[in-house]
Amino acid sequence: MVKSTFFEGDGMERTLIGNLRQAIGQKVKVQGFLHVLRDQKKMQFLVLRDTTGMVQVAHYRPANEDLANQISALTPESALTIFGTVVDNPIVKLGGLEIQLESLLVNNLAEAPLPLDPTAETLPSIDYRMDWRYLDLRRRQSLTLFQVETAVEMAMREYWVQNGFIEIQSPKIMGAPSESGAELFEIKYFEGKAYLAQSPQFYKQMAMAAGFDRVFEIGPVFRADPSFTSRHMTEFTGIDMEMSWIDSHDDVMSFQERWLQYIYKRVKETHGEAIQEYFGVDLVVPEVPFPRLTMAEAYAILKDQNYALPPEKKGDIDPGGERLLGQYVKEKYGNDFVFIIDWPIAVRPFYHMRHEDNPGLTKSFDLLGSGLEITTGAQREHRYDILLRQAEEKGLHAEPIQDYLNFFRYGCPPHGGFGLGLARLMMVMLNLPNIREAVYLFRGPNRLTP
RNA sequence: GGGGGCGUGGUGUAGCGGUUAACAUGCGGCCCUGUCAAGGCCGAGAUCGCGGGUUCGAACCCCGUCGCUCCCGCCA
Repeated sequence: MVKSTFFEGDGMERTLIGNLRQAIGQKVKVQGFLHVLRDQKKMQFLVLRDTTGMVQVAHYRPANEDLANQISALTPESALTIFGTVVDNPIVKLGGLEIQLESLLVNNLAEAPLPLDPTAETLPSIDYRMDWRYLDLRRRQSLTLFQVETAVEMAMREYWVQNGFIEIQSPKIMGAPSESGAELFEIKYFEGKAYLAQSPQFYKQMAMAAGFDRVFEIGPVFRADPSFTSRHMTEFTGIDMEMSWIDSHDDVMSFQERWLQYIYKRVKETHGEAIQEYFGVDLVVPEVPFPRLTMAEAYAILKDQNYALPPEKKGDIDPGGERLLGQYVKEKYGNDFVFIIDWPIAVRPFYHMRHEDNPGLTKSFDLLGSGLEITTGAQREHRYDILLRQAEEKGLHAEPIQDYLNFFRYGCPPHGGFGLGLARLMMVMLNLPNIREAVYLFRGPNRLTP
């Protein structure tokens, strides 16, 4: 980094705006974006913004005409370094303090006008915001979202590590599809071809065969579904975990609900106020256990509410039905979350274990958050013969998945796990209408830039 | 893949058969002894996505097309 050696005050340590209260009376160096400029005849006010807050910087024009002219030439959202003295001033609405400006360094003058104004009250359309995402992300709400997401991931890891989990990183380039049905992105791979992983499913199960007991992974997954909705992406961050020595899928669910409760608890502690301020959401730590509804019960409720399920969808629930169930559970149990359990084999993959006493049903579950599907989980079938038979029943040939099937030939504990969409969890947590807002950069059928 | 909706100054909207196409915000200029989502005045900026049609006349009606968006399917 090139430094101006003759610039007054350079070499000082940066003070974050959030810490200025402790620096009253001191000379400080503050760096950030120019939020607004009020350039008056005698007085000039700059509001500077960094990730910790905003502060007013004042300059009395006649005190330094050169500096005054420099200020007048500034444009909103320019990147600035300012030097000045922090003074307590109860009249200032922004934090009751201000900085008396002494000198100013323009690190990067923003062009005017801005294509997207991060300080504006009205929001451009979602697509336009994606075009200018780096300016859109300067909005305080966006910053908060990613601070919350960081806390979410940290809390996840804390809970996993406390419970003996090992983190894995499975490959995203695969020679064969990991699950049938879902659409795969095919890529050129030297002379042949390969696929982008649409799930770490097989690899996290391999860790069970490897004796890892409990594993988790946070990583990208790819789906070549041309879905045009507010909750689908072609690339997203998958949260996956798998645990051994379970008795049934109920062990997985009871782990997940306590894990989620811990996440909410930690996030509320650290970001509850910011979430209230910038999202208008009073974060509620969910009670455990979450309500559980069997598919049969869910159907009965929907029927009772006069919800018309599409006739051809025997054994599944459509998004409208999920939203209604979410409302129902919220009203009846006061919980935003609900497990829908015991799904018919017709709508579940071959590796889901089936109930001994009812082979038409799987030991599986979905988790709905505010009526949005955020998780699918199950106990897996770990017995080779049965797994092979179930694959064949689903019309799958053993050959392409033989590597996977082999995991279960040399000693493999009973196990289960789940996958959760990180961005969907953020939608539920912060009450967001669109998944595009919940991710750093959105990837969809029509969006590959920036 | 199927269906619905929407494309009007930079942005967000109003107008929905005859308007100098309106408003907000932003931008530029001037004014204002401390402002604080500042305020006041002035100004620039839109052939109303594109193509065709109906009509004396189209931003407005019709057809096509492109783009975006939402819903369904599929899922996380």
